[in-house]
Amino acid sequence: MQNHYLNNDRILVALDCIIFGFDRRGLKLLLIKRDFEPEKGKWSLMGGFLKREESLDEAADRILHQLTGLQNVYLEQLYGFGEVDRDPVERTVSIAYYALINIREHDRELLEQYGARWFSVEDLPDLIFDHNEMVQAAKSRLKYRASHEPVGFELLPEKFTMPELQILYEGIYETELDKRNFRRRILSMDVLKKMDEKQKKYSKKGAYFYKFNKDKYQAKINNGDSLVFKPIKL
Amino acid sequence: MQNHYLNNDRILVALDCIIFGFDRRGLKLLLIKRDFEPEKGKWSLMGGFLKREESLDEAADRILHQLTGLQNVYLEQLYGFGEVDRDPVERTVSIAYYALINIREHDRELLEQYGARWFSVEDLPDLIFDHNEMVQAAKSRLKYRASHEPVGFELLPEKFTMPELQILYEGIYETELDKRNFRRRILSMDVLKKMDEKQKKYSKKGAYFYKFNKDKYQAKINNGDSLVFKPIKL
DNA sequence: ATAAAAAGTGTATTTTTTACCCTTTAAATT
DNA sequence: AATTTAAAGGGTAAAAAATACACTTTTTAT
Repeated sequence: MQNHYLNNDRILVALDCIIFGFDRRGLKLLLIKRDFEPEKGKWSLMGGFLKREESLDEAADRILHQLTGLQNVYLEQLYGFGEVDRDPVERTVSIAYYALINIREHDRELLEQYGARWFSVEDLPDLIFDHNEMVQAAKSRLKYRASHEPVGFELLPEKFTMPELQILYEGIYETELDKRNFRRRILSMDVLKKMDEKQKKYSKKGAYFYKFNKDKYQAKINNGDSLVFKPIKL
Repeated sequence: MQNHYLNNDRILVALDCIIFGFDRRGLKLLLIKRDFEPEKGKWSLMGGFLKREESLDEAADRILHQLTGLQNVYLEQLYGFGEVDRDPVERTVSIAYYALINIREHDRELLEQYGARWFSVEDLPDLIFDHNEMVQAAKSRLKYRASHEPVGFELLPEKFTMPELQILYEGIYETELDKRNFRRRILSMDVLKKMDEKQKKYSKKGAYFYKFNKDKYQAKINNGDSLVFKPIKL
């Protein structure tokens, strides 16, 4: 009992990233085709191993950057997965992170290099190891987070329309929402700025663009207001 | 790039337990006086290292058992703490767990052996490393969990009174609650069974005992009911 | 007999949530 | 030029949930 650190096991610490994106059809997940054994050829989350000289957050950042070319995006630790046999090669503990990215901004070339593809969250392939479980956990964390904080905007371009925002929330909550109630509720929080410009690409009438006013949101939070982004049942 | 596992760092994985208890004066935390360097003599969470042949959950169980003698108690993974310098001796990732235990049932001898003491959560000493941060995270997780699931009863003996339950929720939410609204809300969930017996120890009139009916609760959940244990503002 | 200390109880008001459909706009088609 | 079409946009009433609030009951101790 001299040195309490000495006789303990050193273990591989992995990081796996659940990467969410959104296009106006729904919520998406970025997966890669694993190109080494075991489970070569199967779909998998983007992952890597923790290095001795980096923190968990830094490692997750690095791994996300490797695949998407993106940095400084929303990234939150999800859960530590630690079943003894979760990786058949060697005892590995994996800390899962999930990321919210603007789907239009990632590096398409990198994606091809890694054999990556976007999948609709409603129609995912079977994944390696415990990655299915990780995705489930990420989906439910995202629901929780989105109902308390304005993380939805991380998935959208700077300018977005109400119909787009609604489709996003419907994707996150896996439920349909009433248009009028949704608009009222979102607008009543008074953190969106309506632009003069309209998006004419997707409808004849065109939908007004909005921007999220982060400063105003922060001011309200600092003021003690508790803004809730809960969905509204249809 | 032959073996993707080979050239990675193996790292110490620690587990730290935030152990909550409750007596009718408020919410408590179990801390131990660290008896080895570094930081010998300072207060600390109960911790230990992950062994190669056990899962994270199993390790947390083991460590909790070491200190309290308890097994099969409520134990939930909280967060992975992974700053490079969090432990000055060696790079260590710590997965924090929090436990909810019935304060009357733990092994007092073990506690003495470890130099452990119960502290009121409102009046905690400064802890080693990042343990203060862990405690903060546990407090806020407990708030969340208690407002969605009946975890409060894990902290109480089988039979408890309304005033006790209210004090417990007030401790968890760090707010005062209105007696009438609290009772109405809790009873309206229809998962408590009122006993004929009264607790006469703490008041002249005596308060009726209640039991949590876990089966009835499960039946409701399976039925799709969403019972919420949210507090009521005063 | 009386005082003291905590348990127990009901109602009215306000706020929040929900349900529900017709009009507007402008591009595309005839 | 008139008509069709497809999506955007807007308001109200009813129901449900949350809140504020104060006196009575019970029993032990004096």
